[in-house]
Amino acid sequence: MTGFNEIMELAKRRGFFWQSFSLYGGLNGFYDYAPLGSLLKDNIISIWKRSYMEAGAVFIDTPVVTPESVLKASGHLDRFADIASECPSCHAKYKLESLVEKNGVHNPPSTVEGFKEILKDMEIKCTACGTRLTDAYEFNLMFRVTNNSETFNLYLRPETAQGIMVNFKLLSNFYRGKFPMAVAQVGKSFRNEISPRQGLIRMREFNQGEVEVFFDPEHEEWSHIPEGEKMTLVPNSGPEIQESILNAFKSGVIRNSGLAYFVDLTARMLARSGIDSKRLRFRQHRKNELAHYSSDCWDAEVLMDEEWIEVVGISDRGDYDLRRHQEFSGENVSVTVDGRTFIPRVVEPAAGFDRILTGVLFHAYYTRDNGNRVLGLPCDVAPYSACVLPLMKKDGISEKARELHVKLVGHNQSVTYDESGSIGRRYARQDEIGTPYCITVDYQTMEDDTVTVRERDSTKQIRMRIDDLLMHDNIFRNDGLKKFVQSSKS
RNA sequence: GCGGGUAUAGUGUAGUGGUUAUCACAGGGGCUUCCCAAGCCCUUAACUCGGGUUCAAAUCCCGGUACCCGCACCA
Repeated sequence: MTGFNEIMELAKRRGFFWQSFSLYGGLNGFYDYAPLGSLLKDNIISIWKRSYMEAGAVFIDTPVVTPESVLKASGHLDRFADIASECPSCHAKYKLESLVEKNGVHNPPSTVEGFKEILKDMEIKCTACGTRLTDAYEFNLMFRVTNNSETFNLYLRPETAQGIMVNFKLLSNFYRGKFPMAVAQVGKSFRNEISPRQGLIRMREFNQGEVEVFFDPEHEEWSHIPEGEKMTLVPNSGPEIQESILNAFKSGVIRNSGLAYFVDLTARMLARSGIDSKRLRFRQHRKNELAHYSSDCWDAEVLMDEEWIEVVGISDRGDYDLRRHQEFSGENVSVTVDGRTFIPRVVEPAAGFDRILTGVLFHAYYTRDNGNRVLGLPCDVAPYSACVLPLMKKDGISEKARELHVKLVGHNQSVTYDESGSIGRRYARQDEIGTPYCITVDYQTMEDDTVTVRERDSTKQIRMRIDDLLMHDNIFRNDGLKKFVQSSKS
């Protein structure tokens, strides 16, 4: 089993990602995407976009900096702030809400004052050392932006979703009032995690892709749910099952067709990105772990280093956000369709790209019998589709190879070039960064304009005409060439 | 945040008070008409940061920062 350290070491050594600001000692919870990681991330985002485009999604881009009023309405200002207490003797810190519930309080208060009352009336003790807790304070998980304005407070957004919610009316016009309407956004979000860990898994600044799907509440059904492959589902009411999405919906395991459709679409998106479906499951939230805006939620979880990590959350947000924005802004956000006036309901698939990328690396990584490391990335996501290699540097072979490299890049391919070291060493280098094809220019090329094309996973080679490689812009980006080389005799 | 541990080239490491700071891999240059990290020659590159003790600190002490393991947290 591939360990976390192995992936982190490879990521740093080969230039996928590394800790930010390490020159100055580093900053906890922040990572840089290095040259290869930034290509890989773009490719994963591109697959994500194309996948949800299937469901008719349109894409927008809204600010990271968000006024307090929006977050007040969305509930983040209140619910995102934990009320905590610190033990006066051993300095252990507690989230008071859960501690107080354990002590038999069924409706914990929502204010600092409320908790102070409880601490005064009840004897709540530090579970570590037994000292009585007395003080309560607020710990906000959002980053406050300091600015010169006295008139309103600004925060960095804790999710990209609100940028879509607050634009609902404008978007609905753009979408010509049709439902369901899917609007998506990719961007950075920020959460002031108490203890960020595990590399890209829990960062303070992270890459999100959220799709808000707005439904007419009287026609919440998604028009078509595909039969689908069997997948692992973990409902909150019973044991894990293997079921196709259509059957899971028909049998009521997944309650509404919008959720069902997007669970399936998300599974396909992850598979295209390189997540192994045997190490993917969908788990339904228990009632007590639902977010404040959510009434039902299925998480896509990916197995990494023997731990299930949430990479996408598909949440039923109902009309919570729009209703709250209507209430707090005073603007009417309802729409009228066929004479009916309503506030739409929302299903939201929310992806964490940094986590998906980490899972993709985990699942792609393997070692050959000779100990060489390989990233078996899908052709669609590999940072480079191909590498052009001159067999020798002399006799004009380098020049010929450079020329081919430029031509391939001109055909919109992500192709690199390497003439340093022995040919075997260069193949191994490309294997380790997941490049699916190596194109070698040799003496025969000088005579007949053919090259060898080596496929990463089989290490097989075929000879092809340069003209054929240049015929289609996407020749390296699908599995056709891969299967062709693998099935060859050489 | 708490408790414990750790911090030396790009990576993995040796180094218990005085070393030109060890070794391997990786990297760069060269030789070999060279197709799977071969070989040979040359070469770049490090003591986490700030204080202190000492004639002398990578080494001992204090603090910061970061990482790892547990606990807590993860809306």
